[in-house]
Amino acid sequence: MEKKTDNTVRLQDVAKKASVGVGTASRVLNNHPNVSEEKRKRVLEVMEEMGYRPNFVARSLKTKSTKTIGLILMDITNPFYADILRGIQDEVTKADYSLILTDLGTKGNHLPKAIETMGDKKLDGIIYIGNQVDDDSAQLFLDTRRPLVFVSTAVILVNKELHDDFFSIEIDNENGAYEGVMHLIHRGYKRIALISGVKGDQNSSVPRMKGYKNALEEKGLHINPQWIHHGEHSFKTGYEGMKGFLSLSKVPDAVFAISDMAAIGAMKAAFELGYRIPEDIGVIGFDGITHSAYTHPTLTTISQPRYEMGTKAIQLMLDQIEGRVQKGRRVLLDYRLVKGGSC
Amino acid sequence: MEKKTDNTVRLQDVAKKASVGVGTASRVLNNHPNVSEEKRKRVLEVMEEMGYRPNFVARSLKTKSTKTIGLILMDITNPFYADILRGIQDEVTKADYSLILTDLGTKGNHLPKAIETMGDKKLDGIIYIGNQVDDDSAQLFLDTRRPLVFVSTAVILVNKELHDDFFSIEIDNENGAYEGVMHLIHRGYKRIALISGVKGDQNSSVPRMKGYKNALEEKGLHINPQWIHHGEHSFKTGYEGMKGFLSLSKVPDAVFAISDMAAIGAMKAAFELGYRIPEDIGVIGFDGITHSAYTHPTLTTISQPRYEMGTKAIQLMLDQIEGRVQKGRRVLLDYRLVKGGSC
DNA sequence: CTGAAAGCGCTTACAG
DNA sequence: CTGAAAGCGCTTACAG
Repeated sequence: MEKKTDNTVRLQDVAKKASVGVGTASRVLNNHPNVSEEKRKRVLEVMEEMGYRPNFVARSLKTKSTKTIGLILMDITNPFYADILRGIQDEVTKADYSLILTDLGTKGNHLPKAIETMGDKKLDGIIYIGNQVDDDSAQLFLDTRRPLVFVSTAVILVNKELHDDFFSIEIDNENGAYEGVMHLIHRGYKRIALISGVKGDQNSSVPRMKGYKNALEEKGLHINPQWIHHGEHSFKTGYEGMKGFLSLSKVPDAVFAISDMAAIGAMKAAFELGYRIPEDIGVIGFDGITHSAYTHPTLTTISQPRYEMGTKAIQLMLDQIEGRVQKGRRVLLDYRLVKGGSC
Repeated sequence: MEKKTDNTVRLQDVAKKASVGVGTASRVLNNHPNVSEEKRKRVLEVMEEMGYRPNFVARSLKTKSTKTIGLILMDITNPFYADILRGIQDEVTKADYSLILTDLGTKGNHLPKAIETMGDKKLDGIIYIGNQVDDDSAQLFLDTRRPLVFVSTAVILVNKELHDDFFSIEIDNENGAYEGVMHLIHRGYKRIALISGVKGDQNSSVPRMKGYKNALEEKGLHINPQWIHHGEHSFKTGYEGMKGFLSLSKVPDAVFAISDMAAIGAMKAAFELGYRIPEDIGVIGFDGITHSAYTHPTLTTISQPRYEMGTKAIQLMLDQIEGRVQKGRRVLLDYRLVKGGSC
């Protein structure tokens, strides 16, 4: 109790050297008001002199706050997520928190383990960006008994009671898709194919396909099941989807891809087969990643406010941690049609 | 001491209910051998029944191991880093550790703060991927007194004494660049420009430029200062660099970009100005990000083993944490020329 | 094999 | 304003 284990200097050591109680030393460390100027100064000096650094683990055990937020996401390799992460990072840094990241990978396994670990490590909150969350996962999230924020994620619950507990940040995916396809139609395209994500994913595939169909139906255009390709938000999916479309007897004249990654893969496939974009086939993407401005031609896309989604996520998280909000809230941010040269 | 603060169940609660000492409960939790089968079974049952979850913070305070590794990197938005992160993540998950991520952003500020925080939070080790590390940063890293691994990072120290303490993972940047440029030369290009990174960065710019110059000199080709553009590893840098080259009175016939991001930006610029690739101008990149396979034409590039750099980084980290290695080690991984259609 | 006790490094009422 | 003490939830010698 009096001898240091290694050369780590503890608050206790500082207190002794400054001839004050450890409580007083703690008070100056935490900027508590009731400390005499004289002792405060003395303690500060000794801290500086001894190179004292507070032990966060010890503090966390007592205060039950780790100043650390967990982030679980699908695939950091997709710039869409990376951009959101940038927003999260900047805001987290500003608030003096740390970030524990778990990248599930495209397969998305390990989710239960990831949630539990974040609970066990007493993170102050968890942000999730990924596949739709079902009742089982939702329950695991709730079991951690920590503030939660879902970004760009559909929370699909059979048990509606749970709804009130969730905070989420999204855009209006259905209308975004609708607007994108409408744009194609206004440009004169009539045979419009769809490159979607995982089939049935309420997150992006379902609402965006709905927007796609709404637009086509409204304009009386044909919805051809052969012109719908499912996959991931990846180059590969787009590439394969487009190759498939262009090998059909009845070829589409435009493609709406629900991710820019897929749109870029689709463009590649079209070029390889000698098609011109936008003359022979139009392409429109979704997300608005930086990359979309560096294809040739530039990709037209429905841009999501990725960075802002990240900053808002942390703000919503801090609102909860600091007790400024009670029940769940769903924040809807604006998307935006960015016109490029691809359609 | 006997009453629970909230509804969290502690080891103490488990012990009482199972009528054993808390020490015994701890022993079964940690799979220590010397526990009677009977008590072990009883404790396990009670844990299950009460939904006990160990508190990592408390455990960490005692064991001085947080089972958490810190990762500091430059720009998660660059797929090169994201790919390394994937390797790190998979290996970290396998070893049952967590990852605290700090994305510095392209500016790279906050480094001192990031290092200190990771030390204060008692992370078990720190991995750094970023700009070159100078004596000051190196000292901060050492002050944390934790295992360190530097990935794709030049550690430039005036104080050579420090060298032995560092573990790093790199490729041979100079030879990689040399090979890339040689490839251009063999393809018949003679007026070869360079799009580099931050000027003077020992990390990538300096060694890769050296390789570039070595190749040109060996073949007796002219090194034109006007054909060297500095910037970042970004689309924008490549785009601006190429625009600049193509506005010169003496235009290069090929460009070596020291990142794929820049190479892609360069291709975009060339296309916009009506140049054909590879006929009018050849392009070769560096890194081998997935993206390079989805440009049209496909980008020829010097591919780095990104995923493996990540897994190796964690292995080297665990070697240190678990005391299997003593002094620093520099691991050199293989790069590889991936031939596309861009030159 | 097992329980009681000390201790990891802090913070926070509590009594002065 | 201040110090001594208790306690955060674990682990780990220690003595039996």
